[in-house]
Amino acid sequence: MPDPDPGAPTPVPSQLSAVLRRRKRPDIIADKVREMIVAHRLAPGDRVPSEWLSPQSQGASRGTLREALKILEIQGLTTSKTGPGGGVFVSGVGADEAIRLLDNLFLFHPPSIADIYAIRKELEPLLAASVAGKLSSDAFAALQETIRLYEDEPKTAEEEYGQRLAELDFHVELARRTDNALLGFLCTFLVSLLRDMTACRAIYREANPTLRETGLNYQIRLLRAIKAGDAERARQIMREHMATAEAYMLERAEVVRD
Amino acid sequence: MPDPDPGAPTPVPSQLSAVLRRRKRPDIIADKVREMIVAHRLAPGDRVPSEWLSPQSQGASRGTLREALKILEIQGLTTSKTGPGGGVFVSGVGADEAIRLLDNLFLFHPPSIADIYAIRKELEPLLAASVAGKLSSDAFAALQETIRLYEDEPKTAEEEYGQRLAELDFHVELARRTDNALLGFLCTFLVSLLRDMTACRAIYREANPTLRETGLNYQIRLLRAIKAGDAERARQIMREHMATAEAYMLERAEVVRD
DNA sequence: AGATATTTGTTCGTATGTATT
DNA sequence: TAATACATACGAACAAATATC
Repeated sequence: MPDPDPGAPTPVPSQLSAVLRRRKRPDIIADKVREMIVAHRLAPGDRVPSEWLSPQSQGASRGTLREALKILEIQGLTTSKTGPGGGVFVSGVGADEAIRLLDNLFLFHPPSIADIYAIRKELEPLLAASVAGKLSSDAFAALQETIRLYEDEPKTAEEEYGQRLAELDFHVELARRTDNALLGFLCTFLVSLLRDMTACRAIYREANPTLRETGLNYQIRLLRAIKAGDAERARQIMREHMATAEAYMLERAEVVRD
Repeated sequence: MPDPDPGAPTPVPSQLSAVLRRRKRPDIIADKVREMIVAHRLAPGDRVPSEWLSPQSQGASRGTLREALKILEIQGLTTSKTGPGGGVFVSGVGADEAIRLLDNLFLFHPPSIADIYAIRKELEPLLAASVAGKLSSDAFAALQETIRLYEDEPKTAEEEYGQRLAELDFHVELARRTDNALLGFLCTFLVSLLRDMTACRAIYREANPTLRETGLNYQIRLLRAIKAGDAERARQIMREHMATAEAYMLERAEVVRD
């Protein structure tokens, strides 16, 4: 199937006028390659046949193909390795990379704390319920480890801030364990929004012993419920946790704004 | 500007995860330009100074700069225009573009119908409540128009399929109108997952007059509640709508699998 | 309307870097 | 260490698009 016309230098495809309207050549090629990848059932780790990205088979120059490759790479679908046996490989897309792609979305109109918590109040309880009774022992170990990072009273503002991030990590850790990967991704995304929000960073720097205490309390109770496999109780605890956290964040946001 | 925020003790405390991939030159340049854009408070529509992408200022060739530009463009942060007065411009990232970036995320491990509906059951009612009493008259016109597309009995399988997509569009239209842009984005994303799922496509092709009838019924009642500004009723109607839709999809998925 | 200037888009040839054997 | 296979980077030239005169 490669090389239908070796003599011609750059045989411009006849479909050129049809599709080239707004979308540019590299985009089209990238889509074509992506379709080939799914059509051939290539899995992460598999090598992408170099013919698919060769000037002969696509009728485009190396530079253009390189841009097409760049698109796939940025979208996280492929990685390239140098050296012999190197080339282009399919790579599974991790949640973290995907979230980075969304960074630009709310760059100019960031969601409010209220917006984020309105959604977290719905999804985090669902998350808690979804993992109830389903966590392995090393999952518990990881969660306990995260909690340990903030079970001591913080001494400095830096420690305060670090502990708040660790509290968020608790939720990320939970999200990592759910069977519902989609739910896990969304919850992680919401946490990363909070983490990056400047308004939150200001709030997180403030000392608040009571909030830390109650938060710790919630999470310990939550772990107990999860271990017991009591989905409804886990859901309810998380619901309360979110409600108090939201109330606090909104109240502080009011104050910090001034 | 490698020194953006002198007041902050921890500029970027915990990167979400260690990125394993070696950062290449275009990636670095792209990041630098992105930082410049936010540091200079450039808004969508503003022109990106050409110096920022000139070989002289970055010490890279035009090809490399072009790749960096490609990255920003793929991420949806910029668009380019040719001609005099043209150049690179900051562009707000639309929800649709952002969703396309996520296409690859669940390419190899697509979420199940159950996973998606578990989340939709939480978020769509929230969406319905959030727009109650807040829709303009032309928002209603658009929603009515969408409903009109499936108020007649479908004649062919194609029509059947088209109507199902229109039903999904109803939710997208709703998502477009909420004040909570984050919620709108997530709901749109979930719909697009359903739309692209092959399992769903198979189900959508089946004729099911009763489901269409009840769905239509729900959406008319929903519009009434929204117009009346009754958030709780809107939430409840959507809750029921999602529950029945989920039940149907899960049941059909069982059958279609065989 | 048409020529022109400006800016992005595409291509080729070549050189360099890097990891494997 | 050397040979290799592959990605990455550079620069010059050309093509296409588009606003202005």
